[in-house]
Amino acid sequence: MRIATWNVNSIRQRLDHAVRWLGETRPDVVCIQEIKCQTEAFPKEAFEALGYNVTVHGQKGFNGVALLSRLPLEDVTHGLAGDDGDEQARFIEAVVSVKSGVVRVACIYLPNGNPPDTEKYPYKLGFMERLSAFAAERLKLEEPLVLAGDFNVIPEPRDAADPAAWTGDALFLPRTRQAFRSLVNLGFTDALRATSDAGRLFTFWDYQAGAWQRDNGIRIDHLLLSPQAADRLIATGVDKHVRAWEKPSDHVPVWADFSIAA
DNA sequence: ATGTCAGCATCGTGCTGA
Repeated sequence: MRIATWNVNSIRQRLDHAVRWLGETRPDVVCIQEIKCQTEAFPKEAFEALGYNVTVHGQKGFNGVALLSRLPLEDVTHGLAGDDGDEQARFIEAVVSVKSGVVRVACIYLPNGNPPDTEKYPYKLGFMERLSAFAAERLKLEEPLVLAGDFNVIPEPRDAADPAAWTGDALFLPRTRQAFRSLVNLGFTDALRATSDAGRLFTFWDYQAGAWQRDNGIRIDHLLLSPQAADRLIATGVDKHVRAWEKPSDHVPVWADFSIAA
């Protein structure tokens, strides 16, 4: 079973890329972030035609997430618990049934948090706290669980081509990285780091200043695995070639393969 | 430090968010 995550930066602008990429890699479950449209405007049929079940949590203009799965999506929840006043569409949780039991997946678009001296940064930290509370509860189930998405967190200096350039940025502030470590330390495995010692393992390159051409990237799209998922992890990959397609997203797909039979 | 992109309100272009 392959589980992937991709921040597409507008699904309507990226539909051709999404269809092309799905045809190439045939993932079983896909977490999509930044669809930038309302639920009704999501091109659901294009994915259903490729054999996917689809659930969408959209909003007008910004944010928005979707979850695709070849197997039926069960127990779908839109929105992260812990703040009834949170209007931003950034979270979907669902379960798929497999031969060995279930696999639980959460699709996450964590807030960017910049600039840090505004209300945006406490919102980010609050979201991370709510995510940790959610994760701690779900770990008690002792299921294969994958938290996948755009975390907007650069975990360590080696996750940036030029870490000094990110000093003071909400993606790299010590407080941000501490909150990310607290989440991981609940018992999660960072799938990419568990399977690769490669340097320059980036998932995002800014549109500006020739960041892609200079390989001035960062690693902010992650798959965090519960122990039961980590024990079945076989391999991971970053579909970097997608960033070279015409009119690309600034993020590329990241995936993990598991020895779990559908 | 920097050379961008997308959606929106509104119909040419500035604002927001990333």
